[in-house]
Amino acid sequence: MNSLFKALNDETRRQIVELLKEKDMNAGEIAEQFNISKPSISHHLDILKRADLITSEKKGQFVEYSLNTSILEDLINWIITLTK
Amino acid sequence: MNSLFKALNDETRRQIVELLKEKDMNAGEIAEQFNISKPSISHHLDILKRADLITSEKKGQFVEYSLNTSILEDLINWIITLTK
DNA sequence: ATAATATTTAGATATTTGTCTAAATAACTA
DNA sequence: TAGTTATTTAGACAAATATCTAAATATTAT
Repeated sequence: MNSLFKALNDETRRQIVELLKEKDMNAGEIAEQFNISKPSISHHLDILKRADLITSEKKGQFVEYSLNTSILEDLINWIITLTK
Repeated sequence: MNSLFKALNDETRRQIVELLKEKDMNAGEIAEQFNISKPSISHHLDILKRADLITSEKKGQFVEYSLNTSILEDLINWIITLTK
């Protein structure tokens, strides 16, 4: 739960997650959406990946990233237990 | 949304929230539950309060804290939109 | 009024974090 | 094979954060 909250505690990373909700994207395409260097985006992707929020698959010279929504169920459950 | 994620991105603060789920508590009672100084707990309470996750009410020389679950709906909604 | 208790504020410090540039690795192309 | 493109790794640095102690504020009790 710690890595999940940590991953989501950054506006850039939340935006990446929202982008990947729409469609899978490779690292370069993701980086294009931000005024942040590619190494920084790569670092954000690493944090999201460690939190299991995204997965990556090498496709030739590209690395395609996808959103993993299943981990979000844990988060929703944690929150819901607070509300009742 | 930023302050909400920030507030929840700390194990101690998440535990405070879980404590307040069970019952309202004053600052001293909350602090007793942790091996952390009272000023530090006071600081955590301030962050939770700024995020609107808790409310406080002065009762004599004590300050009683309560969980505010309504703000969690925003969070749940944000997460759910990602899953569909 | 004075002392005791509860809480917060102020200021300091070590750690974590987000960012950058430069270099390394990997894969395609001519 | 050499050059180009895509991505990550390494190392540095400034800003943010969690923690502490000491002091300030507020309330109750003697």
